[in-house]
Amino acid sequence: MSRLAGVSIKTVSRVLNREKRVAEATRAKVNAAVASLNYRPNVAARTLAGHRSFQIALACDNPSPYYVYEMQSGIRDRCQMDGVRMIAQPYDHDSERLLDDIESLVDASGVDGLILTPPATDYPEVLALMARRNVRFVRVSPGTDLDLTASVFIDNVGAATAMTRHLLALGHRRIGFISGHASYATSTQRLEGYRSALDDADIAFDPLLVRPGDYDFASGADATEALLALRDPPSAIFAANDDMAAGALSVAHRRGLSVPAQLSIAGFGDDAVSRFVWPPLTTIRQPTRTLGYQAADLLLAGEFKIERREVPFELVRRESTGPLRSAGSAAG
Amino acid sequence: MSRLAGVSIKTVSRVLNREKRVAEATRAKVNAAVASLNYRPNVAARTLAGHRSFQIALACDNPSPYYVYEMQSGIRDRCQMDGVRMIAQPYDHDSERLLDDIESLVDASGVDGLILTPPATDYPEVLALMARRNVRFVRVSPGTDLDLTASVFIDNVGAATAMTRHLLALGHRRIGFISGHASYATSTQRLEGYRSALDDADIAFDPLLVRPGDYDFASGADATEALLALRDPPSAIFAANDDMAAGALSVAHRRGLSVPAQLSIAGFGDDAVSRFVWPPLTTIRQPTRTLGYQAADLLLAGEFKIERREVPFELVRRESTGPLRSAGSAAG
DNA sequence: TTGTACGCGTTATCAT
DNA sequence: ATGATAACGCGTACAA
Repeated sequence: MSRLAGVSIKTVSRVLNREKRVAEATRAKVNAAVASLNYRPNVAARTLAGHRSFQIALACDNPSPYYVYEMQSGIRDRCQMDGVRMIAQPYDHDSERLLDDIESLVDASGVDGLILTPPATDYPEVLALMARRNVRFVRVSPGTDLDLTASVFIDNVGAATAMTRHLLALGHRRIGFISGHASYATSTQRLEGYRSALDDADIAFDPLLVRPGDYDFASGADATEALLALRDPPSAIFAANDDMAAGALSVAHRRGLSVPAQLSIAGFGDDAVSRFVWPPLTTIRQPTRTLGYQAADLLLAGEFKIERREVPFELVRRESTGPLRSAGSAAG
Repeated sequence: MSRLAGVSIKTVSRVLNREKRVAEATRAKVNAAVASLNYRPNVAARTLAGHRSFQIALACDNPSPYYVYEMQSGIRDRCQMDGVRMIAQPYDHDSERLLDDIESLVDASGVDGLILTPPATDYPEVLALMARRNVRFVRVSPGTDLDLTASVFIDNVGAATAMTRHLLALGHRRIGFISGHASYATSTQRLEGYRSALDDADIAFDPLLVRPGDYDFASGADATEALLALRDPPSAIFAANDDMAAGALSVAHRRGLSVPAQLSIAGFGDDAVSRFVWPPLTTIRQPTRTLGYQAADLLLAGEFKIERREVPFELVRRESTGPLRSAGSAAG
């Protein structure tokens, strides 16, 4: 017991929990004792006795490592401020275990809060769970039941509309769209933005120009092959995320298409992938790290209320980047 | 208490902990009760009473999101088998907080084990901490004090030697090397392999051909600019990781150099980045996910002993991939 | 094979 | 402002 060091008994608890009613003198003594003994309160005991675990969980399943990395980084940044730990709880989007994992996170681990990313954010069973539980939940980019939990998001529809308008402004009339997996609301929203921009421009929607993907590189490549194989192929391709855009790009290269001279490619993501492929892609920059930070902040900051926080996106233009012509001439 | 459901008292504990001496009948009854009540033992209570927390931590700081993602995935796969959770504990490699974080992970959170990745694996203070603690530690790719803790690794020296030999066999005589940050033992080891192969081929080591990087895209690009600016530039560049190789590639593109016709680029990583840049790069495939899995396995499987596990690497050749010529001719 | 009593280290409640 | 005491929910040791 740190009582030996200090002079008071478990007033230590008050000090450590930064409670109001403590004399400045006692507080100092306790703090000194804590420092000298390198004392660290046991988390398990605090969890058992109190009602907080000093842990939050991130239930995340996304094919893009960058997304996961940035999301975790943002959450970490916020957690560090409160001395809270993050449990990383990956899940397979088709796994039966998800619900069980979440429940045991709440029941057994007693986490103070849970952050969910798509597609689980919109699973009916998960929504039902959240509805009957009295736990802090924050959903990132949810698609349905927006008032059920707190959430952070960007305007996916607006972002996709902006990008599509941008491509239209460049003169493109046939724009291919590679969607994400249908279970991701973000994918649906981005497709909606795409359609909306076409509508505004009075361009007929051609279902052939929309190909399903899986938010990963390979599916982006496959979808692009399909789009380029069309009788009347698109002059631009807008992928619902950067990994798929990178896949699209690889196909362009493989086929010897100059980008963007012969084929424009646009992406959507946190601008890591889009920046380091060649040529760097025009993309919608989604500040994933900020999404994570804000999600954690909703969980940790004071009173918890069901609040919706929108984070701004940015359209990053990179058309000016030279086409591969220079590379070609050098090679030829 | 689930006593109401079952008939016995806290023999439940025995059942849940899969102890030997329990009658098959009682076990069945208890299990039924557990299932019907959806009972989940409280982790905090178990941690407090017992001596396990059912949590392990991954202290990881790596500039490559793919590395982190794959590492976590491997650990997750193994943890899932034992119902153990993973705490993701990122750190800044220059942070004073690291030691404090690790200690509180052990003292306060009472994790059952800790997995460390470079560069923290070789920090003297961290090593000292591990030496005086009686906790399960596993280091991934450590560089020093190999007998201090259990570890998993690939033969970095051998891998770099193999790649360098490969480049030599292709006819290259001036091979640039982009190292990682000096605090990463893996970087030093890979450089050593590079030098070793040169020695074997009786090629004088030219310090100008070695440029420091930071294991990230930007530093790879910078180092490449420097290498190409040399009076006698290299015909091939071997980067100590794939992110830097991608950076090198971007410079080649920007300068209109055909890859690999005019400049060969080789990488080192888990083959995600190297596969989706253009052209896909020859690389040393390090099975990062396997490293994570094995690290977790060392922690969780039975008796813990200080064991060293080596995982095989693979040299993935991709020179046959066409140069950019086709793209160029199409563009021109 | 199963049940009982105690303790893990902290917070919460109530006195003081 | 501070101290005593009872939980918190489970393992462990020992008894039955």
